[in-house]
Amino acid sequence: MDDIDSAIIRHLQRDARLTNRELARLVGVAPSTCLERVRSLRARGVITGYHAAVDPRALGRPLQALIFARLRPLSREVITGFQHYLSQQPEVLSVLVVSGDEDFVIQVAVPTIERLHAFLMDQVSARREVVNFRSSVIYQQTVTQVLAPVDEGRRGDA
Amino acid sequence: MDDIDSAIIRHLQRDARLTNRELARLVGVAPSTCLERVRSLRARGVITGYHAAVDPRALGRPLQALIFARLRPLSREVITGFQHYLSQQPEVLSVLVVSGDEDFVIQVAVPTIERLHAFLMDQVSARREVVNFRSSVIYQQTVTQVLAPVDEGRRGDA
DNA sequence: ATTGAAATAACTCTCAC
DNA sequence: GTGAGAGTTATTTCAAT
Repeated sequence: MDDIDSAIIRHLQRDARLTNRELARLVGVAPSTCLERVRSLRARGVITGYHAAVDPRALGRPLQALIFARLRPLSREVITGFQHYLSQQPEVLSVLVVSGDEDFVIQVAVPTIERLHAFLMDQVSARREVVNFRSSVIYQQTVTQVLAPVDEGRRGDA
Repeated sequence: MDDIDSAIIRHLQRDARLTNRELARLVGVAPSTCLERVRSLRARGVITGYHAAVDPRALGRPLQALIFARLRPLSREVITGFQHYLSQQPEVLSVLVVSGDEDFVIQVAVPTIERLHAFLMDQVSARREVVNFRSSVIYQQTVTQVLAPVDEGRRGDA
């Protein structure tokens, strides 16, 4: 992971359809070198895939929300089962298992507030392992497009 | 947005580097038709971009957390300012402005628990507009790779 | 709106340096 | 890490349906 690898990652996060030629030009190496670098990044698991991003609004899901849920008993089986169940629901964008006041944080995208309520009642509240939950409407969302390697400037490994 | 568009979106979300030929074969239309469809989806803003996904662990950020923050005064200026500030921090993956008990939900990726603590103290707690906050370590995360158009089966628009 | 084919253009990959 | 060449593949256009 040197500066060239970092630059490659940075560019491909912004535009995964860059050709090898173009990418090589952007990072300042020969196409053959660039190809080898990208291959290595894939092989090492630094780059995990290339994905088209779609606008939920264009897909009829203009409303997003977070759902915070507490589960009991909090066993591995219950967690795995609930995760698997959620991943099958079309409304669900992401599922986080977290420490703290809640056990699950679920991000959903739905067409209407009625559909959100229906999801909460029929898909969440109906589950026996969910002892309680709350939800928050998402007003705004900004996602960092480009994730950089840790800069060693800010030390935290004292 | 017919079945062909849906299929195109589905495949490109899984692999944005599919060639037009391959994509056409997968969805069962001629390459020329497929090209036209993809162009239209881009032009209409259904597909917003193509991005390489990178593993935060490979970039030296194995630890992720959510930070829940309450801000005061909750004015447009304060919200915008805090959003902008956060988007400049390399630790930040996404920023959500939400309703409910908290105003901001921030997802971060850091190298160590020490760095998380440092971020909370130096970057969050230090801000005057943050009246209080809490954090949750993320144990597991599953993100839905493919977002489908709303299926009209589950009605919510009564 | 979709198709099929043909022409053009561009890329990927390998190898020797 | 580089550069060039050979081979391959894709993109694009156009006439027809």
